Amino acid sequence: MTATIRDVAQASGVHVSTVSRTFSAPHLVNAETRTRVLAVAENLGYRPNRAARALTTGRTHNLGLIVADISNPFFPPLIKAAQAHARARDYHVFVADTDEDPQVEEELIQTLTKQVDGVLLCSPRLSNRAIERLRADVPFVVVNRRVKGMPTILMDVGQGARLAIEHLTRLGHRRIALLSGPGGSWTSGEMREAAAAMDGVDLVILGPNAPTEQGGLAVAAEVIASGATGVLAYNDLVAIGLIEGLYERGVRVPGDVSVVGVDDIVSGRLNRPKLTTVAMPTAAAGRMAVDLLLQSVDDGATPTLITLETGLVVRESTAERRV
Amino acid sequence: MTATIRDVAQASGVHVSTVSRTFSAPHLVNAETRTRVLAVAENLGYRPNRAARALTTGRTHNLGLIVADISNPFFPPLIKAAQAHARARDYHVFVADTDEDPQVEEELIQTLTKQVDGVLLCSPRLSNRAIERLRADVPFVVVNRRVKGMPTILMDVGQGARLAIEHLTRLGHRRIALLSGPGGSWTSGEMREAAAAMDGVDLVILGPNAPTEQGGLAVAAEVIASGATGVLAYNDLVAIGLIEGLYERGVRVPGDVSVVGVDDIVSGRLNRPKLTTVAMPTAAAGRMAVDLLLQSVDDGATPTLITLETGLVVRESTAERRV
DNA sequence: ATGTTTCATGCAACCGGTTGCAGCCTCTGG
DNA sequence: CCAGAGGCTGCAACCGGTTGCATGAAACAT
Repeated sequence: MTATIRDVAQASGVHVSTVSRTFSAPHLVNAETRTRVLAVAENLGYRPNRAARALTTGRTHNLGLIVADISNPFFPPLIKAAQAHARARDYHVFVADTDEDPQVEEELIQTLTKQVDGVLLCSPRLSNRAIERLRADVPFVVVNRRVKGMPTILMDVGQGARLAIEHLTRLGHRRIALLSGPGGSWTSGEMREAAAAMDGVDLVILGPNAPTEQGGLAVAAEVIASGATGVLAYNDLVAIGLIEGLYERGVRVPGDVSVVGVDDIVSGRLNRPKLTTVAMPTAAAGRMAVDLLLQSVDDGATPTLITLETGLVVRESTAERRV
Repeated sequence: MTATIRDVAQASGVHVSTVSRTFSAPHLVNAETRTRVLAVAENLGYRPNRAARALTTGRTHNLGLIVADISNPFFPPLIKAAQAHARARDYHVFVADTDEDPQVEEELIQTLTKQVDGVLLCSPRLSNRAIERLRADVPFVVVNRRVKGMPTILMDVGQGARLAIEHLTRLGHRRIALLSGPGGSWTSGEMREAAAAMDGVDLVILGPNAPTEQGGLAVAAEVIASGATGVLAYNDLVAIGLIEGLYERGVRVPGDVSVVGVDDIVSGRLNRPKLTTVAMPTAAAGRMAVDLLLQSVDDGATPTLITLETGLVVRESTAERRV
């Protein structure tokens, strides 16, 4: 079939180990020999078989990336960045979608362990206990979830929430609704905590809500009833759904009510009004997660915690409170 | 580290080959022995190493999925479906993004070949010649591009374009603008061809345009100048950008101009007005592509061509021509 | 001239499985 | 009672690389 290391060895009149070293430890082989071997290899179209190499080195040069839902617009930028960054370090990445199912997630990790050097868990649905158990099999990095003693990348939504609420109060809004997310969501808890700690805000918490457009649509009536003039939604999808729901009920955004989302997904930029939102550093998170993972693969588990700043992107869905 | 086949063999008092057969050819081993071995394996937490297995069987049970841009909302549903379908068949999938760069695409395929049983090429930027050359190394399935003699999944955008234009003419529009895509795009060509073949249409072709919101924004003035009252855009992003551009110039959609997109991305559903669009069967394409690939891996290259129907989703961006 | 490094290469075992072949045992039929 | 068949298991080679160790030659120091 395709050329192997022995073919190259035979064709260039050296032992296989020399060919091997030509690729994996070039400084150990004479310059002349090396160029000859390389020429022959090139000629034969030889490429080292990474899977075979993994067998002895213990390094597959593959990473696993597990997300809850590839279709959720929050993830693609992260996947893209992680994948590109990994490739630059000569790693390939398996991407898998768990359909939000912890069972699937666990099985996936188990079958993946032998094929990867590490796994990136993004917004995992797995229990902390399960994660603790699996970490014996393969190094992890967890994104957007706090698991103690484990390398973690967090996006500081608490800070983002503060930014958003400051922005709203600066525009004159005092009664502010926080649309929380699904029950167990870590980000939702962070947002609530940050919001509750702020002075001069008349906070009303509505939810839990489904983290989707539907969730936003469904809560519109409640928002109106609450008398809030400023809203911070769990994410952009909820914000967009809410705006739609308010619109249907004759409430204008940002004329009557100001709405801030979270995530900065593409749809928010395309929507009308363009969404003011807390931008999550998803691409940066993807890159850092890869770095952290590779580092923890090399040096053993380093329970580093990296927190990334979020930023507020002011667009058109927020305005001064009407007097 | 983790248990190997030899650990299991030793612990259960049989030869490694028996353990091997317990997993890969259970009917060859005595029922009693089998249950014992399985129990020991379970107990030791043994899982076969797929990479090692691949070495002798020649089957990695991995697939490669290469797309131009993960962030393009057209792809995630396809990736998600392909990945889920592959997993159901006990295959894992590498996902890689080429950043629209043919060079990257080629290198990617080359390093991937040894690690996968086949590669899914979605909207490849590679030249036909390059694809022909690489097919010797690994089986391919190509999605949304015509490469002769190669297994292919096509989404019938020509038919979709016809549907869209019929819809527009039925609404009374006669002068219709087609916003074409990037120069070399196969889909763009199909759309143009289909549109040109239709009777009773006063067709004006504008473009090429960048396949993005910007592309749509930039062509808005031209659309107005053309006098068209119906528009078929290269894709949803272009359609959304166009609507924005028209809006800025005081032209209302669908009041003054009707706009149809292509792809049915999520943003189109969230946008206002909700986009009328040609729905691409991306998830189905992902699944079929995997099936076709696995089949061509098993039976050798079968140059099948599968064409999937598209459908028109009528929402709010199209209306009767104003008299 | 001799002893010591240094450099380059070969040898062979090993990574974790798979598989063709052979041998043993038991069962069956004549 | 024996030959043949079939079922199960062990042996050992092999997949495509890597790597510690040994060897030999050349370069250097004394």
